[in-house]
Amino acid sequence: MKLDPDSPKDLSAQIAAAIRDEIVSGKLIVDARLPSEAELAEHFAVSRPTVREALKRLAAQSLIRTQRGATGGAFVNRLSFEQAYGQQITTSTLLLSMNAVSFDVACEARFALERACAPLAALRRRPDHLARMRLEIMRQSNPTLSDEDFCASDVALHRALVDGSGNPVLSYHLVGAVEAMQPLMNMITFTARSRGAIIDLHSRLTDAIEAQDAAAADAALSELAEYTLTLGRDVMAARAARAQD
Amino acid sequence: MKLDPDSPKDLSAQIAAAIRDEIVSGKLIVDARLPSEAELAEHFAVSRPTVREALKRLAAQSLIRTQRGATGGAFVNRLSFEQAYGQQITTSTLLLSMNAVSFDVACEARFALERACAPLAALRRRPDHLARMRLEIMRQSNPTLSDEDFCASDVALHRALVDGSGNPVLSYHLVGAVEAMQPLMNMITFTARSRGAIIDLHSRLTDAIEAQDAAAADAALSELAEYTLTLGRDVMAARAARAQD
DNA sequence: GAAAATAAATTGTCAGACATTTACGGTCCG
DNA sequence: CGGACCGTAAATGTCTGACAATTTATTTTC
Repeated sequence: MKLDPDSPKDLSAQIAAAIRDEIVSGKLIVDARLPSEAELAEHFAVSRPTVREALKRLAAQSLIRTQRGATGGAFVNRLSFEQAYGQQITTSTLLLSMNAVSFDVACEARFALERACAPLAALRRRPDHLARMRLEIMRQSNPTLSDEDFCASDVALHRALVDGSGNPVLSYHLVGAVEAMQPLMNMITFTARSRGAIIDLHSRLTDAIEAQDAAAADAALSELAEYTLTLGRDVMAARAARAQD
Repeated sequence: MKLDPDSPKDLSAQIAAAIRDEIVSGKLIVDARLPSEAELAEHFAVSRPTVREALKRLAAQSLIRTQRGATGGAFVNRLSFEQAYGQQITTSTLLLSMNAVSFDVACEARFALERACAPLAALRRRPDHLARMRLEIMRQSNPTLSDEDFCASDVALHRALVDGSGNPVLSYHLVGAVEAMQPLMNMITFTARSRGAIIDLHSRLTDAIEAQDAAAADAALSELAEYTLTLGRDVMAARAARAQD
């Protein structure tokens, strides 16, 4: 655990990197207690505020948690799936919104990934996954639902599908792809006709998953991808036409 | 931008959350300059070190970058694909290593995702992707290669495949799945026979991608998944037997 | 007019102090 | 003997004030 005094980076960034390496390499195991801030400050020959900035960096990535009090301190945090989901969603959403990712590209990625987990979901789905999917379809059938709520329900249905794969690692990778689409989807105005088409495909998808028919589920997802792409292109075309004026 | 004085969370965490919301919601756009630390401290009615801790949290997530000097300050950062890749890999790796994820589950997730992008790679692969894959196969054929280097080359080949899909969003989601497997794969001792089998499958995969034959690529990946799973199970069984003694 | 010196603004770092939270241990009372 | 209460210690959370380093803009000087 050494620092490079000639490095262009901040001291707090260097300290954070040094501690992060210890964690990633396994030298600091889960629930291990780090030295106190005062001890770290002495070890790295910096002031306590500098150490604190470093620790805050690690805390932001959920690598450590801090606890006050006599037996308190900074502890290596077990990265829970829930925390990882949250970070994944934030990063994915920002990546899409900040890099002018086209609707087509994002949509393609999302459905490609989703089709990857459909066969597993068909195999392993439990009654509660089916119930969640049916519930969202019921919600979507309510014509007074706003476009935003329709999108949110759409995302919820697809998350249920993903969870149905029974593989938490797969779920982790997919929540980002599914959730990050929501801002893009929110730009679409869903007409009664398009809502009907989507609900119909959602029903076919859910039926296929219930029947454990992977091929039918894949077909439904494929059509859904196609249809979503069409809707997105229409919106983009309309927007481009308006910009022309 | 208000703070809740009764919140159990730290002030710096609250401030970081408030600013993060402004960024995610789009109120603060890319390259926008945040108020200076002194101004933020006054606005939130806290001290400068507290503001700094909040800013370091955001910097750790690549949401902002800071610059010293007269026209310096904190700026909203455009989250590049490269940065997102890095965060994705770190989070995925930690998630697997800290949660006792079984080799089976991780392997299943990885190959399910990879098979999702194989058809796209078959469609869009460019000569440089094929060259990268062939190069790694050549490396793997060197019998003096250590197991670690063999694994690293394996990962590199699969990353080339993923990049071949021509969809950066898909690549982003997949790098985590592929790279996070490396520590698990490193536990496997590759015999000459298993290396031969893997190289053979890699060759078949690359040939299929070159021939733009999605079905053949899928078949090769499927066999590779099966074989990798077998290798992993053997290692786990041997380890369990040793633990018995 | 161009180069150099200066000023100003901003982040980076430090030192020291006090507040707050929490666990431990000892004391007092029943 | 036991339990409730209180004080103490250790640790993080926060504040104040200051100085250093860096970068830009401005002014001065030749």
